[in-house]
Amino acid sequence: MARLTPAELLAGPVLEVAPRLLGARFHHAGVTLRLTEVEAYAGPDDPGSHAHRGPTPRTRVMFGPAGRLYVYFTYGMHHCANLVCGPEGEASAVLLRAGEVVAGRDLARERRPGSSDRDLARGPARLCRALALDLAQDGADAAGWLEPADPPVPPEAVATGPRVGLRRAADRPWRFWLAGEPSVSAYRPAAVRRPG
DNA sequence: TCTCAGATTCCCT
DNA sequence: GGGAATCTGAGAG
Repeated sequence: MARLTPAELLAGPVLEVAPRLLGARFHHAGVTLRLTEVEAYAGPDDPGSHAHRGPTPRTRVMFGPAGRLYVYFTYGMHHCANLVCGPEGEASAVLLRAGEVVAGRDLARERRPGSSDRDLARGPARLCRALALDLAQDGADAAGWLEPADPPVPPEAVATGPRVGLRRAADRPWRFWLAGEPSVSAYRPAAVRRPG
């Protein structure tokens, strides 16, 4: 099978794109990651997606063309990054949940002092920190930062399961990760908030 | 292993 | 105005 271009990698239904991103390399700000865990978000029809209620100032990037980076800020201190995929207006995206640092490890360590190598990009907010991604990159064209897996990851190496941290539509098995990878984030169901 | 606080943004009422 | 948010790190047991 011929090697895909980044644009081809991100074309098509999000449930096909997400597993294809596993093993791909993502470069930014001097650090290169090999993606080991992603989650699919399928636009307005997906109650778990930020795009569920239509475009807002925050989510407008998701409704744009494939290949853009959607970065959002949450919990007052964390950033998370998604790759927009599929046709423009569909608002489907893939959340980058975890990766293994394969180049620029010293830089990643500086950005995440005290973390073990395994934890450098283990979790969506940690991944953004290691890659120095924040709101300045929201809407940026990420195709140039992406290098498809070569050779592609075989389907039997991909595991699936429910998405993490969602209250709505949490049962959809749209999380994809490389089986046996130590850099995959631990599964944690959505936190239950107690009254008071 | 489990629980909880943290600090900002966005969106709904 | 208020509650929830695609989470993380620290501290207790």
